[in-house]
Amino acid sequence: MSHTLGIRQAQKQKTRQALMDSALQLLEHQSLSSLGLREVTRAVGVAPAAFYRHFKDTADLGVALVEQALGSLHETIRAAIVTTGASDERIDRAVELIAAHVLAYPSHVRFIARERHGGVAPVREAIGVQLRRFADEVAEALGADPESVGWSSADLRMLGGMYVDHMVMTASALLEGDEGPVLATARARLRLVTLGRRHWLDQPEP
Amino acid sequence: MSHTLGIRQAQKQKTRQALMDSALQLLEHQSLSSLGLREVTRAVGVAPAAFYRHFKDTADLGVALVEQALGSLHETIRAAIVTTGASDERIDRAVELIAAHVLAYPSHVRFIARERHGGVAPVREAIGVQLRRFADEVAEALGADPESVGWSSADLRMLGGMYVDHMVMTASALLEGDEGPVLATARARLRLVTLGRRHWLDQPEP
DNA sequence: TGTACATCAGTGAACGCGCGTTCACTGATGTAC
DNA sequence: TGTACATCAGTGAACGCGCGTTCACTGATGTAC
Repeated sequence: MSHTLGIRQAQKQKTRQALMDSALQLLEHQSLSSLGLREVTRAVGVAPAAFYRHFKDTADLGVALVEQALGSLHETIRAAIVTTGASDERIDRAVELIAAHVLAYPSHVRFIARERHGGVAPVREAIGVQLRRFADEVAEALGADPESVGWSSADLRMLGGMYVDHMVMTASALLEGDEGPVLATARARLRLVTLGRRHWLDQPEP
Repeated sequence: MSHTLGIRQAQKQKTRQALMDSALQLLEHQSLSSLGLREVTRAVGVAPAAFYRHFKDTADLGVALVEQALGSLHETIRAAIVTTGASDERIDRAVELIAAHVLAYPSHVRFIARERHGGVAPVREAIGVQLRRFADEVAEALGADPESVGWSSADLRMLGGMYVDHMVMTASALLEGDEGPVLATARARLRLVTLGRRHWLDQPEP
């Protein structure tokens, strides 16, 4: 059974999404902690008071943006996880996926990079929770790889976090720098990590 | 010949430093882009207009804070560079230096982590320029190491950037998480990078 | 050392402005019968 | 299908408040002689 939203609900969703879209655009040149509620409603073309029908305050809107932005990143991460092939090919493919993600959702990437350590606690915490989940997810996928025999779960978690952090850093670097050099560095870093991974168990840990 | 500041100059420096100190404190719970000039002068106990004797605006103050915060980090990086010993010992020592730095200058670390991707362009750029310089400096030191024979300067630069980024990430992670696990992960990550470095030239690059 | 003038860090009052929040409202949409 | 009432997303006016910036000022410090 398909569920059709009523006209009223549909319109409300539309306004809510417009508020989020406008906010994301305004956040290109400022931080969430300085984003004004009136600024957002003005950009959408609704009365300031309408904001309260959707969000408690701008921090609340920020948390909603985190869900949206990390939802799209989650898809990209899952796509990177399921790639197969030689390690060089997997590296190339992963970096391509990141580049495509930044091209498709630049404002999402900027928002996450900016607010990850930003001044709005609930938003910062929401980002932290989700990125830790992504790291766990990557760690779990790595654990299923034959190359990970003998790895402790703590070490897999460390490696997963490394990949996720690398992904976020590369994505945000792409927003500021030229694509060519940034991607070359990203590939080299991934190669370095891959080499380290391959030799991780060469000598037993103390 | 020693140079003594006049009373007037000394007092001016003192007020300037007080403005910077208060700003840094206020920035613990917000971003620079939402920091108010009146807020800062109120915390110091001077008239709002006095602010203009020292800074053009809060962005200008932010740039001054970058110099101060990255000055202290620069010292820690130089200390990490000159350590000697087996790689495990160097890793332990580097992580200890980071932990000590965060303990000594938590607000500097928070400021850099927050504004590195923050909403104030001149500040973001000042941080970027300096961190790139640090990466070059680390790359140069790595180049002088016998283990780096055969490395291209681009790859050394990549590795230097990796260490600097790792340092900043670890420092900011220490502000939020428990020291024990954060340091353990930081050490593991450094070990992984060190292993990758050791095997970087195992098979020639294409 | 003393005097007369210049400098300038910090003052305090004033300004216009946009902010977040509240409130009673309107009118389209939804629901019950 | 039609009617009567309920819901509720969005309105528009109002509020008090703190903001950044300006300005002529003051009085301690600095300088020239």
